Amino acid sequence: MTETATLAARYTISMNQLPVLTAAPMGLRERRRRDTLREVSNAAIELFERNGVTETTVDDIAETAGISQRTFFRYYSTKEQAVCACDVGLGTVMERAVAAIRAGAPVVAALEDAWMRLFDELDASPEEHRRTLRVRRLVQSEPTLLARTLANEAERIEELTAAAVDAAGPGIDVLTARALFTVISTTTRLAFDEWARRVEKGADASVRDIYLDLRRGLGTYAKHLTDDLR
Amino acid sequence: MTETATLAARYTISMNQLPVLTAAPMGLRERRRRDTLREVSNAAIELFERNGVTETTVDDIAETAGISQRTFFRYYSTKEQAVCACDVGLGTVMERAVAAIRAGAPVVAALEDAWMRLFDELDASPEEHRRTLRVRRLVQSEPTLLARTLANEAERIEELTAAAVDAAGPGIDVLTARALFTVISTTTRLAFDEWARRVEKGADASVRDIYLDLRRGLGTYAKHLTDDLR
DNA sequence: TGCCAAAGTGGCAGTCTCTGTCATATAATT
DNA sequence: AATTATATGACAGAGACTGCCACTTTGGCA
Repeated sequence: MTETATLAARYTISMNQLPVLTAAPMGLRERRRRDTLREVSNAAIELFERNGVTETTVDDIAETAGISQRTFFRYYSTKEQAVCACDVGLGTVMERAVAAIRAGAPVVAALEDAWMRLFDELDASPEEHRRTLRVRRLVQSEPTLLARTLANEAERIEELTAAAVDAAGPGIDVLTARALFTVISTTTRLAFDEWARRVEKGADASVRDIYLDLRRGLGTYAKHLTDDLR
Repeated sequence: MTETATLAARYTISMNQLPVLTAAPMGLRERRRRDTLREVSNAAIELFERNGVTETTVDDIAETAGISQRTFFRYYSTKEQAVCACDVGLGTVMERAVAAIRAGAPVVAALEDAWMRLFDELDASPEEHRRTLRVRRLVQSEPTLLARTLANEAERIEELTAAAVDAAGPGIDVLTARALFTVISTTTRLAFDEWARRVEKGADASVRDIYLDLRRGLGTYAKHLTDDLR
């Protein structure tokens, strides 16, 4: 791999890596980078909503955001990523969950707490709230965005699993840990979807409540899971 | 949409639709089609294993399979699909699960039974067994294949959910049903992954047993899920 | 303050994926 | 055997993405 490639990789959003909590000095460079990330993402959302993903070209997005196509690809690896990468504050959730796990918290609680905090923060910020809703709607209606979202989710789960192994030592039941992370992530995604659906219908809904409902529903069924099958 | 597009769609594997159980007369045409599907898939597996997905072009696969690039795309919509589409006998599982659900079986049991039957059939057919192993290994090591697999999985879950709603009427708890299907599908996938890992290490493992272990493990944790969070 | 190295940007060429179209060939139907 | 429905390959063309290079901007640092 060439040096150029390495540098590019460092600066391309391959999954989700907005350093939300890093309170570094952040010079002009970093500030502009974030602004551009945001602008490009907004342009993508806008165009996807208006014309659909397939009808929207990278050139369209780049032009709307006022950058060249070449530069677009330095910010997002695909047009789908422009919408999916920072999709809700995933970066924050991951950081908190990993931190909690490394601090010795039970894995399920660590991840669930991190999500709960995000839910609350979303409720507190009307702007993020609205943006998240638009993104979820898009992801629901556009298969290519869903595909990208699921891939990102899988990547996050692997990170979490790695963190858990790292924190708890190799004695941990990796398989079950991975399964639990997956179930929680999935449930969260379904909760967001349902939330988007309800808001769409005019009802006002809370992601948190939907998640808890879903959780309870799963629990009811799961009580039988320790029984043998057949 | 033009007529050509419609026809093409009918004949392109967009997810997984090998009509495994259709005992129709099956003329020469259909037989050849299946042979080609298989050959192309084999070529893809072979080349992906040898050179990796990104290093393998559609032209490479097409040439190896002895068809033109244009024809390749009439069989599979992307090079990833050539490996992921018929990935284990998903078609069979889906058909059986949907049939059972329409016949009034409980949704969880319907899907789990269908998977169990596939596990057993895999154990009974060394060839399919081996092929499945190669595919799972590839999917594990190649992110683009994983992405495709997850997207296919999501598509299947929607089909199942639709079948459940259709069979049980709109009174059903769609949200929970979708969640249960997702959890089962996910668990199955993780079981296959673990199975591939173990076989890799020389241990001989059974997907069925791993699935049941995982199921029990989840059940143990899930007993607490009906308790309120915090 | 002024200079230098590091980093960001745009343009261009080139590869690869994927689709529409059409002429040709092969199976299915009657 | 004649007709029709499908499959195939070749070609053209759009769009996604990458490497490369010239040029500009930013962030220290003397």
